[in-house]
Amino acid sequence: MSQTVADLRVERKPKLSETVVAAIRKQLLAGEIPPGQKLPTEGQLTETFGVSRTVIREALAKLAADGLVEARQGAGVFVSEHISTSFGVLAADMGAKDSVALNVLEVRLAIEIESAGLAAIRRNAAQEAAIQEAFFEFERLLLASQPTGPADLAFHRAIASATNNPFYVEMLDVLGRRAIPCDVTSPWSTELVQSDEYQRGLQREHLVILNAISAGDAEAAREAMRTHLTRSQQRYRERLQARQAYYANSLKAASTE
Amino acid sequence: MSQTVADLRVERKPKLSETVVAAIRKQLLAGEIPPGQKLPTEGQLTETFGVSRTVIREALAKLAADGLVEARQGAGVFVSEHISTSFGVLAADMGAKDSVALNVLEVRLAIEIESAGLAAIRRNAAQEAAIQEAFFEFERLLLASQPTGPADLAFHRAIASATNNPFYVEMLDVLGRRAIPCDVTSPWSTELVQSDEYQRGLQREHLVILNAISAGDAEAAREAMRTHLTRSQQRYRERLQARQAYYANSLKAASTE
DNA sequence: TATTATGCAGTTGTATGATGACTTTCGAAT
DNA sequence: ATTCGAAAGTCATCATACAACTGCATAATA
Repeated sequence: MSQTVADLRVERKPKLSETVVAAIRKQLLAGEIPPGQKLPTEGQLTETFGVSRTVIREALAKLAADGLVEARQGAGVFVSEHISTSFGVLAADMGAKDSVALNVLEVRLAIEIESAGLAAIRRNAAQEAAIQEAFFEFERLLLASQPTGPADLAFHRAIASATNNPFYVEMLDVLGRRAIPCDVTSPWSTELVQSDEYQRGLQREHLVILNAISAGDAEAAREAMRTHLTRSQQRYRERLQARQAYYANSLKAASTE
Repeated sequence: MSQTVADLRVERKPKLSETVVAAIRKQLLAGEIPPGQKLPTEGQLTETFGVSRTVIREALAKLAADGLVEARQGAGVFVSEHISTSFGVLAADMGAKDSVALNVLEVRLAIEIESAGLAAIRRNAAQEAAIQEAFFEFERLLLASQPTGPADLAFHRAIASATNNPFYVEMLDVLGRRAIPCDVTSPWSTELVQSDEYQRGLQREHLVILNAISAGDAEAAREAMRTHLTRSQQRYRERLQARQAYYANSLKAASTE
């Protein structure tokens, strides 16, 4: 019964290796050890962090799994060359779950880009109309100052449907269920970034996609969808950082009391 | 002078844990252990794989990092609830019908195109080497007049792996199993279209992809992969028609007897 | 009887020491 | 100067032990 309500909130005790991973990752991303350079040996890290080699090895294995470092037997552990562009940068200091969510989101990106291209080629009149309808519904909700999330989702879904390949829709549903649909439905951001200008931007991007599909230009449709989703990804990442900062602050506030 | 061409012979011995990861991942994606269920204990896995607990733990850590399993101290290691097993069942009940297979193949196309682009940006040295290795293995098998299917699959898999997004690999595994790997492994076509010239063509397309990825050119990599898979799709369609024609003939022959 | 407390067996987390395999370095022999 | 080989450094793996935690059965209690 050492469990208080506060304890229930989150949290199981973090494994030591996770702590070490966070510390090393932070240093790597700060560029304290340039790419291609060798990290301290496991023995040195053992002393530095005051934990066993077991923990150090587990931490290094995780970093290697993320592509941040590479271990060469007999030589040492080296900083990976591509970390500046690595996805690990985006997933920097967030928990494993957020990182997973970002990865899923990325797969969704692949699905949607291609479906936009196919929709441009294969859509029939009714399907094109459905996409337009979702577009205008978004517009209506926006003017009425109502939540636009559902319309946004419907827009993307209509496009997937217009590929005439039912699996695209299924994939979208399956992926969307776990990884925060697209733009404005995550619970902790509803009040923060729902600015009019923000949603206007979304709608402008939607329009470009819609036009490309209507024109039957697959290449343009893919490109438009790519920029749209890439930006969404960026927005999502920024929100994660904002949340992280929020928690950090509340933590600091709590500790200064 | 340290690096000669011969040195590029990349054949670094795979770590034991990697082997174990592959084996367990395969089982998980096949759905042999349903989500939420407990895996065998580390001790049991130690016996079944004949390696030390260190290796097993490292493998489990990697799987946990990929979000496939979750370890709870004192309880055990459990299969994650929200795995792509939904894809598993998705892909399970199809495969019967060819039209369905074609649709799945199309989804796979979307996945692979994007992963080629990401691989061009994010691959590290070891991953690039793995792709090259698969490429040369294809070459070797081709010259030896042996089946090139496995090498072809390995090539595509190495690319997915180089995205550093484990979900791409999972998707490929799940989709690839049911829906005709890539080009020449479907059972009813082995003798038909294995012409040398045919496979030379494949290899040429592979080379373009490989070069683009090595050059770090995402756009070119996507384009190369798109043409490769589109042509494969086309080849597959032709083979379907050929088979159809064959059956039609044998049917007619049977009826006239 | 119903409920709580206790203890035990099973499992994961961490620590430690030893050995094998591989890489790099440097000095000796040619 | 070049080649070869020994040795040190480092990661990979193994084996063992203990600590921390969980789930469950059993005992103690009201």
